[in-house]
Amino acid sequence: MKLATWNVNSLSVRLPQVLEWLKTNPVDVLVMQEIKMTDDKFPADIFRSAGYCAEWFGQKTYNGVALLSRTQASDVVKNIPGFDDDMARVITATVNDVRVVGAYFPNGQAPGTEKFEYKMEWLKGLRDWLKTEMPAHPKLLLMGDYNITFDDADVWDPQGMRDQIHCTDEERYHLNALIAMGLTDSHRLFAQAPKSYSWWDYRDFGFRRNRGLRIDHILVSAALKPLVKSCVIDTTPRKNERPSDHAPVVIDIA
DNA sequence: ATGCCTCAGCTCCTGAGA
Repeated sequence: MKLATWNVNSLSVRLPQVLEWLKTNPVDVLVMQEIKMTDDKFPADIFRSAGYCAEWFGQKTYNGVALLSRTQASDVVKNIPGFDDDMARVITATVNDVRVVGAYFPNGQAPGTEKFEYKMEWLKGLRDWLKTEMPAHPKLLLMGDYNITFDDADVWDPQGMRDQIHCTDEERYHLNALIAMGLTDSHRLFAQAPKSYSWWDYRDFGFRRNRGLRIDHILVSAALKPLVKSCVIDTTPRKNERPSDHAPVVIDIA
């Protein structure tokens, strides 16, 4: 079973690229973030024609998430139960007995801002919910745009970005707390090329110079960990005309 | 350099992203 996550940065703009990518990469599940459209605009019919069922949770201008699957998803949950949020950031569903959580973690802007505080509260809310969701669904993936790096290896300029957004100890505390709950970073289960990133700034030829961050992650539960066959960041779509700033991450599970 | 791109919208500038 192959699953992927991709922050598409506007599904309206990226729809042709998503369809093209799915043709070459016929994954069983694709979770998308930042679809940036209201529910009535979601192109469910087009995905249906491409062979995918869809669940979506949209929002105007910002945020918005969706989950595509070859087979019908069930038990769909939108956002984090128990955590009040007016932003559409999480969509969860069961596909082939696997619980898939697709999430767009808050950006946080900068330490010391209200948005950073919201990011911290959101991360706590996510964890509180997972405390019950994980035991209820032993086979679980938490995948999406985390907007947090694990360590220096995920950062093109660790010195320059020290204590900056995506790289602060506070954010990494919450990321490591997810690991402490029994989740595993599937990317690090395998030998990966050095300087493997999933996001590159549009400005200053970020991609061409490989000035990036690894902030899109696929974490797996203990029951899934031994079944993971590979985890790959696909930089191909970043080479398109008008690309998303993020690349898809793909996991293969036995 | 409170910028550099890109996207959406109360659209020809601004806020937000990361």
